Amino acid sequence: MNRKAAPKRSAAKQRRLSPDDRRKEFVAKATEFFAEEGFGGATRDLARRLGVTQPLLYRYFPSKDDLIKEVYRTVYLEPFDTAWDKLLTDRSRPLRARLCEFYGAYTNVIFTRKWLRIYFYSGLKGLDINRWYVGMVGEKILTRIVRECRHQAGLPPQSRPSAPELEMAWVFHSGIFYYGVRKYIYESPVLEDKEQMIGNAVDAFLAGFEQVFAGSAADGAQRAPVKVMG
Amino acid sequence: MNRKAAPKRSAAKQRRLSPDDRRKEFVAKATEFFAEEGFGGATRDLARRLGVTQPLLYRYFPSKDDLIKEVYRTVYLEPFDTAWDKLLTDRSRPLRARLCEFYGAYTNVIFTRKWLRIYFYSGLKGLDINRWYVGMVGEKILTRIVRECRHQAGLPPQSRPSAPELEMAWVFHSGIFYYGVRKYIYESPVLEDKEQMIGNAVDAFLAGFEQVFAGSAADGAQRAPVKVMG
DNA sequence: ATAGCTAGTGATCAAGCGATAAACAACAGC
DNA sequence: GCTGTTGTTTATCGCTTGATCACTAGCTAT
Repeated sequence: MNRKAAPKRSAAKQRRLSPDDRRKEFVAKATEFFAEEGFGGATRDLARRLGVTQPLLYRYFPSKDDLIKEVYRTVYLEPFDTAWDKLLTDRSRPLRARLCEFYGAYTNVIFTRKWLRIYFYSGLKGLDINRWYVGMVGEKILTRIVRECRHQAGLPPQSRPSAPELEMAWVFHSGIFYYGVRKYIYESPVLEDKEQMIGNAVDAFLAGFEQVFAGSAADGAQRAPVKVMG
Repeated sequence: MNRKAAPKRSAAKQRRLSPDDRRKEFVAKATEFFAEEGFGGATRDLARRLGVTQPLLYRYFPSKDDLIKEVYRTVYLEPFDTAWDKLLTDRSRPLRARLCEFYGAYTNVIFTRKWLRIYFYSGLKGLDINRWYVGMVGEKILTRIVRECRHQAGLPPQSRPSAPELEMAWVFHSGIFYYGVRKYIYESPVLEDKEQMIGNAVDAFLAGFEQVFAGSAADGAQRAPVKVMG
């Protein structure tokens, strides 16, 4: 029953891919297609891009919406089998290095035109999967980052970060995230050196976190009274 | 024959607005409509929402695209007659206060569901007006912020900020911006106190800027060698 | 080869789209 | 009142959309 990689025959006009490969090819190209055109893109245009006729899509997917759902699934779930958790919580390494490495790896995955555009299209649609993703970032990533920051700042451990702490992590995270948006969606010029951008953002975040939540102000001249309570 | 609800001169059913008011009403409601539905929204649905018939739209706008262009214009240009320039560069006040006040005012304008959604829809379309806006933020806002930061840090003045400086300002700005995205597009829970979020972001930015570009590290334990050159 | 299954195609449908033109209704000036 | 002008609707056109169905072409097992 293994039929994959069998379609030798004519080099120019080979058709009849294995059903599974065909399906994967459809989803992959549909992802690129919808990333560019938005989900309003026509199935006929997608089919043309695939080199097949439009009704064929309906042999593999019951409806356009079902195809779109599979696109979501691959885009959102595919990249997350990595071991980022352990990376962030490995206290044998300096926190700054951990954050830099984590965001280097994280942005390597999501900083693509395809990913970012699908992300925003689905976000504007108010889709559940987008909400799920945002929630996951907060719980799986930012909550841990705050915990590590508190540890480094010598603050007592908490089961959950306070709202202002989490918000500060969000602002930090979003600042980095938006670098990709500017580069791949707005196609606006950005600092070429991504690692430097991350390094500086991490420095600012760590310095700011300590200053705001641990009160280790060096100057004290210009700061306003810290408003920490949540 | 049957036309809905007897359009005689009943008091409740006044029509015939002044042409100019009609037009403005159309653009205003179209903005809300397209903000929700995206620019793929049907003109018939928009007309229904306006309480008029669809062909009437074409008396006021030559085409759907022309209507959309007017929507862009009002959304992008309307809010910018304020005196934010002077606010940012008024060196008689502490920089922290200026930044907090500026971002308070700025976010008061753009942190609406309507504005943010139109912004992203046009951004995904790759529209010129969106590029123009991003460029304006960089030149009119962030360039000045960097200049003020350099001044406060005791660094010599420059005609234009370096790429890393500008990038750091972008990351800062984007972090604040994304607070609105999370709140009004993702409708995700955020820190209720916007002013506090801004204050903390400003603190982190100012501390980070000095640390990275002026080298005023207080601890020196965990920092990596600063990579400043652009 | 050939029978049988299935990937793939051509033709087509019903609904919805943006847009147009002609008929109608409201108002202004006389 | 009447009449010309203009805002508004009814009816409709041409096109595109997602989806379906009958049919053809290609592969596998016998």
